[in-house]
Amino acid sequence: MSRPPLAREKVLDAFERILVADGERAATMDATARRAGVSKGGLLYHFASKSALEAGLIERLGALVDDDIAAMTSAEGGPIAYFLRSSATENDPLDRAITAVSRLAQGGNAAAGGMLRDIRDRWADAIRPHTKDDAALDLVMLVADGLYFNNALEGGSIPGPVPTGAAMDALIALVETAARR
Amino acid sequence: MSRPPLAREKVLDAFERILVADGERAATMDATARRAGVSKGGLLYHFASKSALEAGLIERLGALVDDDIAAMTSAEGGPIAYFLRSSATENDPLDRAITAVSRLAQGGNAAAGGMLRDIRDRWADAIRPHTKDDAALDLVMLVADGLYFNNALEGGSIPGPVPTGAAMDALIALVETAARR
DNA sequence: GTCTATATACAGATAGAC
DNA sequence: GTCTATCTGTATATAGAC
Repeated sequence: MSRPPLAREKVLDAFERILVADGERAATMDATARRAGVSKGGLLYHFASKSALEAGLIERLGALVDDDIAAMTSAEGGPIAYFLRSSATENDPLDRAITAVSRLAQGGNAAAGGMLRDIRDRWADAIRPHTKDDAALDLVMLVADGLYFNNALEGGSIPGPVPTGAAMDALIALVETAARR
Repeated sequence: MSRPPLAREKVLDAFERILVADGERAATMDATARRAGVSKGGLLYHFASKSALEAGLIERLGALVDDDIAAMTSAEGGPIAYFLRSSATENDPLDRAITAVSRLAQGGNAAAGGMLRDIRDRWADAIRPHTKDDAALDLVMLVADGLYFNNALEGGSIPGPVPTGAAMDALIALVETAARR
């Protein structure tokens, strides 16, 4: 547990990046091994099957979310602003992990779907005390989902319709006025 | 143009349903033919290649959106309420088409990504006149994206976190108060 | 722990009968 | 217009050398 082998992490990184950039279909064992700089046999030493590789990615996401919930709870501008801003962030480890696991969920991986639902529940639990009622909580969660979704759709290629800079500040102000307790 | 052959539509329906339910990877020519009740050869008469099949689905989505924009513009409770409610609808033809084309976009189909961006622009154009400023428009669009995203993630299986009934009414009231011109 | 070589299955696509 | 049969490439996985 304490320090996972380097090659293992390299393989997970490669698998994750391919899933995010090119989708489920492109994320083969072969492509993952090539991207990670190991042979197929080498990969299969660390992950004995495709589903073991997927399980490894899902498990790593769980650990990243633990850290994020902690950061959100003690964020400077409050959890709502932290949550919205981080939902619009791309290409940080957490964001990539969520997008990658979403791809697995869409491909029918039940554990991936379960993990995503669990994550959303934990975020909602952290936000709930700061909103005035259920509709306000829905509003915050859905705007965050919308921000994330637009990022994920672009895949990081095209500058998308997600507000940045002053537009993001204005959006956060609007949401907080409508939702904050 | 006037009346596309029945078998063609049956094939597109089958392809779409597999994409939505089981993802990009499961949506093979073989599986599509089987689901549509034709042979692989029969499918290939209507769509000479996989990319022709994908193009057919994308084109059909474009036609559905034309109708939706028209309905939204003349909707009873106003475009914002119509737009939010329809974003939370699952399993109507438009919703399924969007989800299916999203899967193609995630797999790297550029035309699919372009169509989705175009659709979002057209929706924004229809909503813009009814919102007070840019942040308000962002808010409406992102809540709609969030609603859609949650539907798409579930894949229609599990009763998701999308508000329904009175909770949906409350959400719409909250968004309209914050955003409406 | 990492490699090469190989077995098995299935993907997309072609040819040509009916 | 729809079918069967078949070619070719590639995906997952196994075996075993180093």
